[in-house]
Amino acid sequence: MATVFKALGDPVRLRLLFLIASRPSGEVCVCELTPAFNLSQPTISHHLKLLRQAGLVDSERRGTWVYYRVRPETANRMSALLAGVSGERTPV
Amino acid sequence: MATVFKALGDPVRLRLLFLIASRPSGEVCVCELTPAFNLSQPTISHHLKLLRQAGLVDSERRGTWVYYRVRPETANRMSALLAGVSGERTPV
DNA sequence: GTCTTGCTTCGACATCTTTCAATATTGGTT
DNA sequence: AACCAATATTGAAAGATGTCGAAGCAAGAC
Repeated sequence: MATVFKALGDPVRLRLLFLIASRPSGEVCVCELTPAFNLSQPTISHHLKLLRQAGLVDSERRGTWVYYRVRPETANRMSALLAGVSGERTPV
Repeated sequence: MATVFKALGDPVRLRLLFLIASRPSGEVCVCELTPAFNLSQPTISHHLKLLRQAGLVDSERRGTWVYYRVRPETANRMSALLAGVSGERTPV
């Protein structure tokens, strides 16, 4: 559980997650994610791996490209968890 | 924003937050938190500081004791954020 | 087969985190 | 004042993390 939050606790990974989540298609090719950062491609790959290990995203290879998508269950579970911490007094 | 998630990304701090949140009174004395862990007092103090700096908790000194309480705004903001990532299909 | 492109893994290094013991601070007590 | 109990801060050691370049793996093109 701390693993998931730890995965979220990095600006690059947060941006990656938002980029992936913001797509109407629900998925993004790594080839689109990499140029969005001033970081080497191995670094992006590493961050994506952490997001994947945390259960926040999923990846699928199609031909030469790899596509990432959000796993809503995990995001929802964490969201509910935080809502619980806030005391159930303040409905969103 | 990543700071808040980073603060949540540690098992000790997560437990601390849940301990504080689980109190009906809404607040807990540090003197009750410290013995709940197999860690030194300075370590707990340090973790509480990070939670405070992340805006997740608030502290108030009353006499010799310091009491911590959850700041629901922050927890709610993060909760909503994650709900958004999960695709906006699941209103809380 | 070889080449090229897209992505991942490996190895290394610098930086940040976690933890503790020691010390400082704050407030109550005597 | 001097003293004690509850937290906080400091300084240092061990470990984890972010980053890169180099090397490795797939899959399509030639």
